[in-house]
Amino acid sequence: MNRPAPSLLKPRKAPQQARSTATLEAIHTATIQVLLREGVGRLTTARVAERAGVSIGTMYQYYPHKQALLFAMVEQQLETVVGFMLAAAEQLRGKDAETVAEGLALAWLDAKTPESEAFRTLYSLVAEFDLAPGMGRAFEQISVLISDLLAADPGAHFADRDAVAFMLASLIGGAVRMVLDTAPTPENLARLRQELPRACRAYVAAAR
Amino acid sequence: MNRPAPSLLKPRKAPQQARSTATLEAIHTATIQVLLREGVGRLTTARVAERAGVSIGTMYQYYPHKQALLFAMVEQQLETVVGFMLAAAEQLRGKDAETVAEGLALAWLDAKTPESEAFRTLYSLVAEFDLAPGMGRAFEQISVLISDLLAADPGAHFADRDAVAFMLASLIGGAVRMVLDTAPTPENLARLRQELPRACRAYVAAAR
DNA sequence: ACCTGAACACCGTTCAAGT
DNA sequence: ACCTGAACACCGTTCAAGT
Repeated sequence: MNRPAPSLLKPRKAPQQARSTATLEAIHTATIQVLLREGVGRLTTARVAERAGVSIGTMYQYYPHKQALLFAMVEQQLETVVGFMLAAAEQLRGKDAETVAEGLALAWLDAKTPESEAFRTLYSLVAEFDLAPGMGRAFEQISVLISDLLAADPGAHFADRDAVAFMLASLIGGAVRMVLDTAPTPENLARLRQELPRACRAYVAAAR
Repeated sequence: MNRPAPSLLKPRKAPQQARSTATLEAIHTATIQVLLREGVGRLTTARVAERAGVSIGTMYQYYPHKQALLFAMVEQQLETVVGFMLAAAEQLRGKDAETVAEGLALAWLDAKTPESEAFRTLYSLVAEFDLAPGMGRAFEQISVLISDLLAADPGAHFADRDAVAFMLASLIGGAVRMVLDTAPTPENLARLRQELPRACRAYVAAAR
């Protein structure tokens, strides 16, 4: 079969010896390099294996298929972004809800804007199938985080705090992704950076 | 070469006879059907050709490669969405800026929510490469449209109306896409429908 | 426990031949 | 002007054999 069931997207096994940890690392690095230097269309198992200095068979010891490799790398990146947001949240805890909204927007921009072109391409490569659950999970984590932060403002009372947190996450994540995906001009990037925090602040002020 | 230059994404020729118009139509329909019934992984030129009742070679008369076919279908869909927004705008012209913002959010939701699963998959399939220009163009059209509508409210004065229009388009387009892409629960869909118009209204009110 | 690479099935694309 | 389909190059994946 050429395309396996989308459900089996997990790595095949974890490395047990130092040797194989290095192998796995080499495969990941090679994937990014091939993607960056040769482009999506030339991102083949053979080329990745060659650049990583391993045989094709070795790749298949760790991942059941190519998509699983790409998927694992995207999930890793999603975790990095969530971690970044958690750290940013620490700085915002206890501030008033409007400032939280504004600060989250800026933190997200900082996390995403410099994100390498390679990862944006990787997202779209796995978007084909099972990205939804992983993205949904990261999204949920961030929504909960926002809801907590909103609750930490003693002066704020929301009719439906979770709905506001969810919407805030959608607005921030969605707008940033939309703008970055359309190959923005510097002018539009500046507009995003100026207007998104304002919009978040206004929404929260109106919702409380 | 297996993957051609991304720049040559145009149809090869326009149909000149009724026969070939029908052929093209059959190819398009077959593409959607295969995608829906068999899944992305089984969307092959051979299968599309078979379902369309033509030979593989015929497909290559109209499109230089498979991606060009998918790309053309996505562009067609983008045009449909832009047309829908233009129609919705007619209903909103002359109303106050807050109502315009709210109405646009609802119109976009109406345009996108029922959009077939097939097209969302198609987007991700071509996202690999040249989607950015086409999306950028559709996005630009909608931004201009919004800017016009905001200008039509005699009571509103914005420091930077184009920036507000751009941000509004980003917020609406981004949030809707983000939520729909994460395989939303009905609860989250309801939250989007309730909160997005509010957020747009609040942003415009704060910006004027 | 980890690695190799020839072999296989399948896919995108071409082009000489047809109507 | 439009269509056909065998032929070709390439790609993902496997598995018997090695260290």
